[in-house]
Formats: sequence, C-alpha cells, structure tokens
Amino acid sequence: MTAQKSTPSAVSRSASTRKRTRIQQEKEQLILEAALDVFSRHGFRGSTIDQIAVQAGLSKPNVLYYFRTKEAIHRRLIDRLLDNWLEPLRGINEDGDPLSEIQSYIRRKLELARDYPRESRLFANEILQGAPHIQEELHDLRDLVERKSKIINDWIKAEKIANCDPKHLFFSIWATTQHYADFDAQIRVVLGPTEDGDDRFENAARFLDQLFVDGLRK
Amino acid sequence: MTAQKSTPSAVSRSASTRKRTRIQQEKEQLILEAALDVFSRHGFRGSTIDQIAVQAGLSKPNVLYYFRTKEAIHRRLIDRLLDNWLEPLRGINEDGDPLSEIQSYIRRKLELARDYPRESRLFANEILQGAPHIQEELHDLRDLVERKSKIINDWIKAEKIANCDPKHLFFSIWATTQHYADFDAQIRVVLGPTEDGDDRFENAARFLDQLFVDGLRK
DNA sequence: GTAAAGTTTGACCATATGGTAAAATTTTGT
DNA sequence: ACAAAATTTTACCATATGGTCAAACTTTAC
Repeated sequence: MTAQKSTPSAVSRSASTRKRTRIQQEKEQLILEAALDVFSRHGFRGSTIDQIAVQAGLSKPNVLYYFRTKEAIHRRLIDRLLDNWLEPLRGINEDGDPLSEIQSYIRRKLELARDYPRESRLFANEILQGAPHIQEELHDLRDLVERKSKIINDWIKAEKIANCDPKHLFFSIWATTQHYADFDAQIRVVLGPTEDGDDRFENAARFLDQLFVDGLRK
Repeated sequence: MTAQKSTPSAVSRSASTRKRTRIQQEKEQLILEAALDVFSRHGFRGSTIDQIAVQAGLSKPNVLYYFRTKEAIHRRLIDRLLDNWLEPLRGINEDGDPLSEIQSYIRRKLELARDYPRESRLFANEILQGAPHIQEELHDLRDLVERKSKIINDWIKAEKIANCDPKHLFFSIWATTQHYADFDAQIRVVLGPTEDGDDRFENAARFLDQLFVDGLRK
C-alpha cells in the first residue's frame, strides 16, 4: 500500500465534488437508515455509534469511515428530514379553496406522522433539546411560515375563513398531527388495544377535520 | 465511627418509614430542582449526575448520598410531575357547562405549559423515548381518561356539544397546549422577537379558545 | 460536653463511548 | 492479471460517566 499520504476516506471524497462509488452510496444509505432508527428512539445523546453500527450490520470503525463523526450522521439525517417535512406547507396554494387547502394540509401532515414517525420523533427530539443543530434551517422555516401566513391573512381579509392568528393556526396543526407520532407511547396506552394502527389515524383524521373546519369556517 | 454496619444513608432512611431530617428535606428539594432543570434540557441519557450536582452546588457523591442512582432522581421527578400534570383533567366537572368546562381545561393546561415548561419537557422527553419509566403511571392516566371520556360522551348524547371522539379531543388539547412548552425553540424562531413571552401565551389562548369552542359548539 | 447519628468529601474503579491508526482485504479500471 | 484505490477490520487510546468506599467533618440529642 502507498504510505505517501493519509488513509483514503469516503468522507473527504463525498465532501469534495468527485463522484461517489456504488459501495459508498449503498453503505451511506444503510447507515442513515439505521441511524434514523436509533436516533429517533434514543435521541442524539442517548444513541451510540455502536448501536447504529450493529443496526446497520457494520463495524463501528466502518461506520466512521463513511461519516467522520456521530454528529455528521445526525446532521445529514436532519437535512434530509426537513426537505420532506416542509413539503406540505409549501404546497398550500393561495388560489385554491381556503378550507380545502387547510384541510388537505392537515391530512398530508397526518399522513407524514403515520408513515414517517421516526422522522417526526427525530425532529421532536431536536427541538426539545433547544434545536442546537438546526438554527439555520429554522430560519428557512420562519420565512416559509411568513409567506404562508400572508396567504391565510388574505383569505381572512376576503372573509373566506374566520379571523385567526395564522401562525398559531400552523402551530396547532403541527402540534395535533405530529402528536400522533411523537406521543405514540402515550396514545397506545390511552386508546388500548381496541383501536389498531389504521383505525387510530382514521379517527384522528376525522376528528381533526371536524375541529379545524368547523373552527375556521366563516 | 461505628463500623458494625454499612454507611448510614439518607436513601434507606427515607425509604423506610422513619422521619427525615431537616437537611435531608432541604437537600432533596435542591437536588430535584437542579435535576428538573438538567433533565428537561438534555433528556435522561443526555444528563449527567455531575451536571445535576454542579447545578445544585453539591458534589457528585453528595448527590448520590440522597438518591441511590440517577434513575432514582428521575423517577421521583416524574412521580411529582404527574400529580400536578393530571390535576386539570381531574377537575373537569360533569355538572358544569360543557363548553365552559372544556374551555377552562384548555386554559389551565396552557397555564401549566407557560408556568412549568420544564415539567412539560421532562414528560415529553420520557414519552418520546417510549415511556420506559412510567408504564404504570400511564395506566392511571388511561383510567382517568376513560372516566372523563364518559362525561364528554354524555354531553354529546345530551346534544350539548358537537359529536366527536372524546379521546382524540383530549389528544388535541394536550398536543396544542404542551406544544408551546415542548417546541418553544421552534416557536421562538417562527414568531421572532416581536411577540414576547406573555403576548405569545395570550395569543395562543385566544386562538385555542376560538378553535375548540367553535369546533365543538353544537 | 460528648457520643451517636447524619453529612460531606477526595480518591477511586469499572465500564462505556467517541474516535484513531495502520494493517489486511476487496473492488475497480485497464 | 495487476496495480491503484477503496473498503473493512483489529487493536487501540483518551475521556466521560455512573457509582463506591472509607475517612473527615457537622449536627443533634442528651
């Protein structure tokens, strides 16, 4: 082996503009998938690289070959997450029917909570700890909310929906939908075994639909 | 010093029925107060006994003199928490005016989120991790919710409020109110510096009042 | 004042954990 | 097939952390 330079590293390679190898692509995804599982269950501090490695079927140093640090894995997950997470909000269309737009926003957020609970919990963990890793990303969110709040305000001025504070409306939509993923452990106990997974979300959808539509109708 | 038996310990003393000394009372409260601060910010795994000790102005072994383990501190906090946390729910009175009862339940929960955000985050952290330490306590919650759901259902049958699933109603009330404590970091960024602490909660109260009252009125 | 009980501290220990170095192995391009 | 590059493993290291122990120090009861 050439000893002329330091150990080759997938990290520096992927960080640079050079293209990534097949193995790199596969293993990175494998690690991220495992890390999502572990981080979402135990939080950042509660997760160990070893747990992630075992879950991914790799050795610890092998994981660290693809990601320089534990934080690097976490950062990548959060980046990937926020893209999908904000998509429904971006989808709110000022030219659509106000109540339908809000209704379908709620439905899409609820579907995310149902289909991607790990992502929801990863996000919740991060915010709970004071969002130490995503201050920048939160500013993008703020700008997006600002824009969408203007749309809601226009609808209110046009007397198409009831008067309300748009930002608090968004907060309550986020809270109620994500609650089904984040507080799953509590919900399971309260609902008991009668309501299985699908029923749970159907009943939630029905309830939230009624709550917000009746609460906002002019 | 008598060497005939093991080191005296405040833990065994407080665990037994014997009365506790003045110093024990004071130091235990001091430690719990510090631990609430630390646990609510970093979660169980993310908190160290040393952090708690520093925050309390004690040495690590001194903390461990009053609580056998890190888990024991956590457990005591959670126990103390749940009592206050469920109080508003217990307060729902079947003989009161339905909408007023729900309205004041929401207001009380929101006040808890405003005045005891650390407790809210401690609880959120615990549930997010799958509620590993409070399965029993959750069963008490389930029974309480069961009883209160019956009251809501009676109100619905009497046509005093709109038809809805009582449990999902509770979920959405918990979600929206606790959100202001648990997702504080996000809310701060989205609202920006314009809305300071008190305004925030007043606006939230106004919004939630409207949402739930209009959403539930018959 | 004194002795027993209660409290505090400093020095430790075992283990867990994030991360590194270099050798060994596999893959890839030709 | 062969060399260069990429990947994986084995053996580590330094530090952090939960927890223990016995000695030193305070408080309390009489």
